[in-house]
Amino acid sequence: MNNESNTPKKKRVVTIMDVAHAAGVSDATVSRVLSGYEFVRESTRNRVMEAVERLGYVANLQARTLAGGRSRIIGLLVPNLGNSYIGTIARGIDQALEHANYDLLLYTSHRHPSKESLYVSAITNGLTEGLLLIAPLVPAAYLDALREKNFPYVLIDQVDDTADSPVVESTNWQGAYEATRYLIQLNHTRIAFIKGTLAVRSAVDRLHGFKAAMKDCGIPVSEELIIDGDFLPQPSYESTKRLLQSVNPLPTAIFASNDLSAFGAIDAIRECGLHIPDDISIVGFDDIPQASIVYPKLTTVRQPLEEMGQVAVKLLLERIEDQTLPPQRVTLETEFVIRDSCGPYQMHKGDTEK
Amino acid sequence: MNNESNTPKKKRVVTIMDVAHAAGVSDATVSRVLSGYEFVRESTRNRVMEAVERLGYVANLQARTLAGGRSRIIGLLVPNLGNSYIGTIARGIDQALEHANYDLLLYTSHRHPSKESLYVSAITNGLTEGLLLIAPLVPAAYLDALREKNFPYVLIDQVDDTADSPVVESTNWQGAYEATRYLIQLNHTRIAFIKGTLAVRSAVDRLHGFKAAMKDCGIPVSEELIIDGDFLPQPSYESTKRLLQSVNPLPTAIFASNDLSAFGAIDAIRECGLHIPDDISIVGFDDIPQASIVYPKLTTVRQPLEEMGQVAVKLLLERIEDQTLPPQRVTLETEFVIRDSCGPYQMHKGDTEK
DNA sequence: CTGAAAGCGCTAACAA
DNA sequence: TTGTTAGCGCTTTCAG
Repeated sequence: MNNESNTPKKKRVVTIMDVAHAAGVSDATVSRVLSGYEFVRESTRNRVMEAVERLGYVANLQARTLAGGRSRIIGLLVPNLGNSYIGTIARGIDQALEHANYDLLLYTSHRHPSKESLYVSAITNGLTEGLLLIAPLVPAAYLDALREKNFPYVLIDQVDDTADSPVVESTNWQGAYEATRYLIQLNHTRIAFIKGTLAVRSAVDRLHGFKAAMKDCGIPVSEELIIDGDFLPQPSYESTKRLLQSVNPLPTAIFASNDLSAFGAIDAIRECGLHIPDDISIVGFDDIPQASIVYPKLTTVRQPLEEMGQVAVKLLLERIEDQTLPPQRVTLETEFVIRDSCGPYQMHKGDTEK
Repeated sequence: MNNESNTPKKKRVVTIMDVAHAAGVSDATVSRVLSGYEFVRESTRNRVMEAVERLGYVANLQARTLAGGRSRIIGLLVPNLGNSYIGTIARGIDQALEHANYDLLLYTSHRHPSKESLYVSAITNGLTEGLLLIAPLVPAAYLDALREKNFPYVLIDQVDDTADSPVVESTNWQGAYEATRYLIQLNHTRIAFIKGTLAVRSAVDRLHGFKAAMKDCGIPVSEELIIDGDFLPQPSYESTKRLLQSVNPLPTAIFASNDLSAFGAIDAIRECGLHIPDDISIVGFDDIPQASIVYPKLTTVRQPLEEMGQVAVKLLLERIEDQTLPPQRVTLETEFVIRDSCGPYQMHKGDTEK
């Protein structure tokens, strides 16, 4: 109407009152029927349901929530969008939520980089019944605020070192250990390691698993072969390139802290004119969908990403039901997936002289 | 308290009343300050803001929305999660939304496969101010319901043939045309085409673009080389495999309707012992992040996915402000990205006899 | 400029 | 079993 204050036109919708009217009962009764209250006469219930159908009534969430009902929305806080690590977890979450008939409100943590606790307040006092947080770099302040408010939340693939938080993770240490042993079994001894973001516990665990395997096999780990990757392709590419150009003899295998890093490394390896797995073997971590699409297909430590999402939802829903539950920690098994990016180490023709 | 009815504990939060109290004004005044109403005495405004700060007040969205305010939430309906085509668009959306200070409520359309219009009602009468729909296979019923309610929405990478909908798309026809010409220029004449989901307009446009290029160059397109792919790796893999095993002579190039299909085809090609691009060239469509990670890096038609998301948000926000806007259609340019998956056609040693 | 009052649509005691 | 009565927290007239 008036293009000065552009308020969206108020849309009239069927309310619970309309239904009550049509069914000849009070609004409270309609509410009872809708919320599955058991002491309603069968005939009344039928009349109400019939009216609901006929009018195409759909509940108004905000009114319901405001009045003390439940929003059936849970929040998902992710560091960013568009990578399939998060996408895969999200898919698991989505499935479980669909099952439980919840909707998903998505938050990206790169927002509101300042005033974090305010941001959390906005989330928690909002329409969200609980919060799922995926992985890397959730500021501790978030968690404190959450805990303080006694707001239901669950961390995915990230443990909280400062306090007990409900967590869903996988066997990072063991996964890294096993993968390293595999490489060693293939006769590799000069194994490089691309670190993840060490502020994240999983990154540390993977590094430790790697070192432990080396140690158990009596192989010294040379620090010059441990390089940065930050869980990202680009930094991994750069570190790897630098490594391959500077160190001698070259590593014969590389263990990347996640698949994304492995992809970066693969690029660098190729640019140096080396072949995978003939000249150099590589293993990743995560088994994101791309891992089986790249060439050669990546040997990697599989995290059950989708399942982690599902379990997290289960945990969260339990906590919403009973907010006094002690923080649980669920650790799922990783699985070593052998594909085509690793081969046995053997002297090459050129090796003796290089 | 009582573990019979597990209602989440009611959380007391600071309300607008608390702030009003602390500032010694009425709740209405606080509301005015918060909503940026201009006729408030400077000193009053300051007192209110100070109280807001001090109490850590955060508005309650549902109350605000219910009372006629705006939720600052927009819905995003996607066919599914976890593939980077959608992820990349979503990233663009997220960026634009952050800018505009909106949050995102995510819906996956595989839900509620029945009672679609009810589902739409739930979305539209809910807390969502507008709706963004990504790509393939949005049932027409959705769109009708949306239009009927005069609810702001924008389609991304999907046009609505039955009626005018606001749309953000890219130059599918031209992109396919150009890519095909490129292949032809490389001396390919036996070019296979992997179709997308033909229920989607972009799939049809790409097919037409391909055919047009062939025609313009006087090359007959043989229908046996046009196979199904459904925009997915698996079906594309199967079709391609079948094709390579049955047809003679083999195609020397394949144009896949999207990158995902190309990946499936690549697998099939490799399993048949053929090399890319030596034996067979391949080009994709979309340029999702994986396209530059696979080996060989995929030559493809780039859709500005992220930008499409951003533009869609812009359009939607405009429509929310002014619901009388006629449906616009924004068509962004595709860009042909030459990488490593195509080579010139030339007689191979074996060619004469096979 | 600011307060009072009336809801937004729904749920939750409390009676009846 | 069902209706009545209060709000939930906020926005928005309508009077001052």
